[in-house]
Amino acid sequence: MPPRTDATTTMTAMDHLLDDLTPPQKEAVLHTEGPLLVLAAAGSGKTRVITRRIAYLISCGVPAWSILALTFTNKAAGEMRERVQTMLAPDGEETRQSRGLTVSTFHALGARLIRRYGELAAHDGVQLGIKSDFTIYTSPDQLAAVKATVLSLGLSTTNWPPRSVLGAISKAKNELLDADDYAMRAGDFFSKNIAKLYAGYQKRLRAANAVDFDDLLMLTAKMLRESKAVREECQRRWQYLLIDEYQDTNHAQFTIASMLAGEGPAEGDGPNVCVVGDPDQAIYSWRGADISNILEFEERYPKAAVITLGENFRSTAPILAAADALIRHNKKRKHKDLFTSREGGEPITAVLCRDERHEAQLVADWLRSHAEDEDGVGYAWREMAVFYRTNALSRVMEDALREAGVPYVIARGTAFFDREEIKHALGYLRVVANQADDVSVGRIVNVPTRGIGATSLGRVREATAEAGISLWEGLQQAERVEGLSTRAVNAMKGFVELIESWTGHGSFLGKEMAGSLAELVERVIRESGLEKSYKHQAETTKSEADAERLDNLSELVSSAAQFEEEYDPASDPFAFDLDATDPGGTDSPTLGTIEMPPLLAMLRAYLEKVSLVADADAVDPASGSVTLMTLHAAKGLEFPVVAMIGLEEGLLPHSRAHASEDDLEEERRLCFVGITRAMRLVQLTSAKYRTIRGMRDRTIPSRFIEELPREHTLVSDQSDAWDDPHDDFNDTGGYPSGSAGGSSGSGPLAKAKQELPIGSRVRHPQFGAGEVLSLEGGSSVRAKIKFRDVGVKTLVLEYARLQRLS
DNA sequence: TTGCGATCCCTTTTT
DNA sequence: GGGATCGCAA
Repeated sequence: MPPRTDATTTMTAMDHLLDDLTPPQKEAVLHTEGPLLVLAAAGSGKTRVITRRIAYLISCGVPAWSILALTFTNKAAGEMRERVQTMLAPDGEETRQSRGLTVSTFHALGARLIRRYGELAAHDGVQLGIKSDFTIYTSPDQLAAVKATVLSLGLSTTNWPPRSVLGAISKAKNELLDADDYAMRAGDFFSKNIAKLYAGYQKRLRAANAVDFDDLLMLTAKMLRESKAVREECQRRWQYLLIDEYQDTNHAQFTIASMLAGEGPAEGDGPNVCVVGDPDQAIYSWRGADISNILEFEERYPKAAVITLGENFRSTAPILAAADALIRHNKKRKHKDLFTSREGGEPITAVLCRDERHEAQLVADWLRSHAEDEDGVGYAWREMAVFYRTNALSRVMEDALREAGVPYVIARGTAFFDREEIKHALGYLRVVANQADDVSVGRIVNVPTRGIGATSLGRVREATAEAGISLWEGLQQAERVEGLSTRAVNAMKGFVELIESWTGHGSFLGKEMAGSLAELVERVIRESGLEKSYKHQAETTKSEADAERLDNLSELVSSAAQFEEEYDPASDPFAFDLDATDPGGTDSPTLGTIEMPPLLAMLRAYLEKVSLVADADAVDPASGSVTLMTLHAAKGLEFPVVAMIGLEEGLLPHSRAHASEDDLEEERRLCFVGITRAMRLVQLTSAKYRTIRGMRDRTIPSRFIEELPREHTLVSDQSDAWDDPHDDFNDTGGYPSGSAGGSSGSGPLAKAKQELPIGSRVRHPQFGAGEVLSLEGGSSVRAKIKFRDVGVKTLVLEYARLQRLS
């Protein structure tokens, strides 16, 4: 029963919200009650519909705090909140209407719900095993914890690589299988061991009062599913649920969404849950995303309305036609018409380059040629983007852009926090916030070196493992650990004292204590000795990289200062008392009862924010630079000018995704996502030779290039127009031209198959003996050959001077 | 205990 | 190409 305001009084505001929408968009905004599935094609104004819908609900009198919108990145969440605010109060002076509106990622929401309701769940008999002041372990921490678990179980990290172990655990968590569930299902040797590792890893996390990314979802789902009190509390608060990028939700997220939505009023069509997505843009199956969530939405809510947004407002007709032709190659797909009423536009260009350096230079030139001139003709740098499948491809591109004087930024939100000096500084801060955090204690206890070496620390580790206490507690009682030198014990005591000088022995009170977060960060950097040691290093090496470390540390202080400035405990939606969900009390929500020293609360909020940053969060449209990012990070964005590099077999589609047809279709969707980000211009490039991890290899152009319609794609081969002195390979060959496929019974391919059948042994003048793995057609026949000494190479038969041995 | 150099291995995408 | 690890010298 949403409270409705008198229609006449808000008519103008509502008109304003609706008047520039297309009929289906309007329908999606107006369908506020009951379940709704919006199938939104790329560029169909999805974000606009979501923000309008929220604004519309609020203007109808629905209290903002009863609306929950879930997005994929923090960036998207922030932008959405901002847009709703501007829409409701264009002059920006009145933001009260949108107070309490929750726009968040699933992970951030999970963190908040667990902190807030963990205790309530416990009263309800649901134990999560962590305290509300838990630490969030990010990837490096997870790996460290897994590694320690592998070793503590007497297994080797060669047979049980932490990455794969973590991958298996993560997969289980996304399917909501806890360690016990997993163990019960484990039949074979491998999964039985994983089950043990899973259990050990969880034990380690809980002992450190830590959760990992997947726990944020799994524990939230568990809490909502098993605790009636928590579930009802949340359902009571959030009457309207919106989920963006629904095609990329995994089982855990699906469960959270279902639990939050509930069943809705008995007499209605179902809960007020609106999901928005596009199966053609599902690119996260490897993270457990389940495309069936979107396909089965109608099954779950039989009375759900379905609205398709097909009209594209973003791209030119040729770009759209090319993207459409590409995605039509996917067989497991519900076709959706993509159309635009726009006319004109440049075709897509596809260029074959010599190698990755040529490619990078060509892209840099292309971007420059479209850059704004003095007369304002052309595009601003910030309107351009370069996409790639793997992060490793960015380096060469960066070099070329730097050389060409093109300003650029890389969308790697985590990059800053991955730096050694930042990890160390944050490690200290995390220990200040949570001394049980063994991974962080282990990371910083001897950084900078203070005489607590691996041997001594190992002794303490053993002793604490036996006693079942944290590493921190072990250091506190170092004198009781056997086999430690007095020197080591003193060093440990000194370390403990250092940390406690910042925490005020846990009280966060007293004269000596830092008053502000920035001050605390600064003190930690200085008093830990980090600053001094990096300064010393910079002075001795005189290298730019070391000077940069110092800059980064001061940037961390600035970031803390900025966070502090923006931090407002009252704006935290979870600080609102949920009893205020009485519609009459919307204007005066009371503060909740989270009690802790303000500085500690702020520190924890800061650390949480820092842990949950995503790469895509680093995209700053205000910067005057070209943006470089992975195709995954590009989801949801748009740019007038888009370059995509590395359109090669093995890269896009990626070689790790060659296993199944499903994987291949996901790669195709990834390519589709890239192309559909573009508004005006698209250039695709591939390199004939590419050096990957130091090995220079002949490549094959991506099949996706061939799948693009020729009437909208200009293909050119410029691989010979590049003279690179470092290049000692010299064969030619280009994109397959003429009739595509080449699978007919005659022609060069058939001839080659006769002369050099698969499996035959050959000798190459340079690479030695090898075996033919496969043959591929085109204007020039290529053979994939596995050489005994140099591995698998793809060679153009015509030039390879192969000698048949068998 | 620390620091350096050789060697080995790996590499998709991310909250 | 580069990060992690290991062995060895100081």
